[in-house]
Amino acid sequence: MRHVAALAGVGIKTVSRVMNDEPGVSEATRQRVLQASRQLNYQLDMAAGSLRRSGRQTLSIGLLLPSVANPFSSEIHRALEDTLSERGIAVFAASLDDDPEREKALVAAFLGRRVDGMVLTPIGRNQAYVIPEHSRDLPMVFIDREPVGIEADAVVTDNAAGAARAAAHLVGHGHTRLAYFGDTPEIQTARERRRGFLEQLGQAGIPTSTVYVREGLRDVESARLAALAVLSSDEPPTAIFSSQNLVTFGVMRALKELGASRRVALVGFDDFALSDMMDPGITVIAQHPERIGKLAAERLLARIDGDDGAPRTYVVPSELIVRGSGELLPSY
Amino acid sequence: MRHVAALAGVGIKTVSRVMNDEPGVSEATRQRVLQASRQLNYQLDMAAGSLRRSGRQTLSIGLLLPSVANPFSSEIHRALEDTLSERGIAVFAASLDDDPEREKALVAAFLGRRVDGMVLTPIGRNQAYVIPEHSRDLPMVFIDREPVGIEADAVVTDNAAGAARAAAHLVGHGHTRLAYFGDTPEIQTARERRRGFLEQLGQAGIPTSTVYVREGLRDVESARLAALAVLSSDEPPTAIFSSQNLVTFGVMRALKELGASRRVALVGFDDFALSDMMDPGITVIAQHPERIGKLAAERLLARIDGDDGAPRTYVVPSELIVRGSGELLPSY
DNA sequence: ACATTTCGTGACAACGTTGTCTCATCGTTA
DNA sequence: TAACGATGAGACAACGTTGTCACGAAATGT
Repeated sequence: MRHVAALAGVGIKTVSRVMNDEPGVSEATRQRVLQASRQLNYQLDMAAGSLRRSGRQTLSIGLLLPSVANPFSSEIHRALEDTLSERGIAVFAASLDDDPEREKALVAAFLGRRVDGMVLTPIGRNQAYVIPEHSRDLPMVFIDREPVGIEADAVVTDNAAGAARAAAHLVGHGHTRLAYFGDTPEIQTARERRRGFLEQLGQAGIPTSTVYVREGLRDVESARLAALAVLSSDEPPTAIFSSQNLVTFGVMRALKELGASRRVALVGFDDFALSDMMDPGITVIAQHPERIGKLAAERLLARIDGDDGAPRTYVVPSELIVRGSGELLPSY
Repeated sequence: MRHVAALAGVGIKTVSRVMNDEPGVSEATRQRVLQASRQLNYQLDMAAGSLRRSGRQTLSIGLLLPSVANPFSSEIHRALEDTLSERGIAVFAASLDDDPEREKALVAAFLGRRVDGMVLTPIGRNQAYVIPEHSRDLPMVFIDREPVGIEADAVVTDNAAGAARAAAHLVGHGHTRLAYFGDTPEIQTARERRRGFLEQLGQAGIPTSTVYVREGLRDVESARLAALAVLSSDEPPTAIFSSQNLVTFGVMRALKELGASRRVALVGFDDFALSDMMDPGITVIAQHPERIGKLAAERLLARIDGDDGAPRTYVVPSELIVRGSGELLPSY
């Protein structure tokens, strides 16, 4: 900036005024400054600015996702970006990989960069460790899962209700022998989905004890093996609900291997690309990552702008998408 | 920091020393400072630090992608993050949406945040506008496409060679009536793929004029319609090469609608999830986004560390993955 | 015993900005 | 003509750090 000032033959503060479009600069001076700044290819240093400026906004926020490469996460990321970029806010994105240590380290890294706020997917059992930051007035919005041990805004899918819809759908097509394949119950969303599914079956008069429940499935392969085992048993289920993308893929593979794709009904939680190109198309409970991301961004902006209402959890409804696999009738 | 110093009853510089693990502080003082900093929940302000520090590293870089939600992009993103996070470098990610204006605006936004370097997917016809920044010594690595009008490192896939491999594969299975379905030739990668495909056919003795070439396909629907039209013509091709993910999806849909999935061979550029679950599995030329991301990160780090060798383009080889659709024999 | 080195520590300026204040100039009004 | 407000511009301090230097005390060497 000093250089620009020197070149334009004005004071440093005048350059600041021009760069920030502040009033009180004559058009002639203004042009001279702009000319000089272009010539020197000068650009304001935001960091230095926000250092001095009161309020100290850095116009950047931190985003913590299970993985930036995960399609569900990256759609949330995209929606957040779209909403925030309108305000000129840049997004630091990072992947957690289910590692609570990483979670803490990344929170610290973002804090050190003085982000204006954070959006995070909690993974540790307890998020109380961020209380100091949170009460220090750093806006935070949790997504996908509600935080434990801390009062903060959260944006989540109606996991239980969505799973219940899947249950009702399958029962409505006459199924009475059902199976639940799920992720580890360590994860809040997985617990909710199981609960919603089983409770709805209970209400439909299907004893929970007759439902085959298999949990702890974290990837395609484990889900595939689990499904193969159950489907080859004496009394295999006529319908399966899988609580998550990768689990759904595993079950699909098992069904295909056994040639049972058209015999055993399947409803998966989470939509995915090409689901309609499968044979049959896969019926799913779709989440709406765009809406989650957008809502999270809006809440974060509101908090940044000073909204200090009581923290709330916002629920984004899921949606049943009928494609064929969930409408197969029971065959014994 | 002043507060911590006051609480610990030491000078401000001593706190700085402790926070930065600098030597020359007695263990007793050190403990007092740590205690005080914990009590006040204090965290170093990186921005202020790098303001003073010579060299001015901010430990953050900018990443410009077509879209953070695009699976190919987000895998690159992930690989970059993994390599950079080892050095404590945070990543600003942003989506371009094929908009050259956005590209410029985002570059400016990152510059204002004084990133240590940038990784970008060029979209404008010409990247000369970043020359001032680049020569200002800001490390830059281009990915996916080579930059035009500027000398800089680039990491790309062997588009032409990959497409040629697809051509050779189809010809090797006896096809002589082929079609090329591609994205707009505005895009460098699309041009390269077309060139590689056609040149290889030429070398195999198939006159280029007999190859049906359809370009300008930007989404699933336009590709589907184009494929439907060609496949319903008098002399439909017996094999199709699609130059990109979305185009491949469109062709797949058309083939399925016409019940021709097992009759017309298909090789797509770009791998995708569940490609092996299709019927038949889709043979593809797979790119390696993880390797592109990793290599780009390594090049960027090298540049940040002062490597001033001549800019180079690094080519990451693609790979033919055989799954069935590309091995169908011609049927007339 | 004194000179010299080492160690722990703090004062101070500077990094690139911006908020506050002051000042000179000029045109207007009583 | 004197007083005044408006306008354009710069001097200066401060933001939270860290590099440089200086200083006193203890440890070491002669």
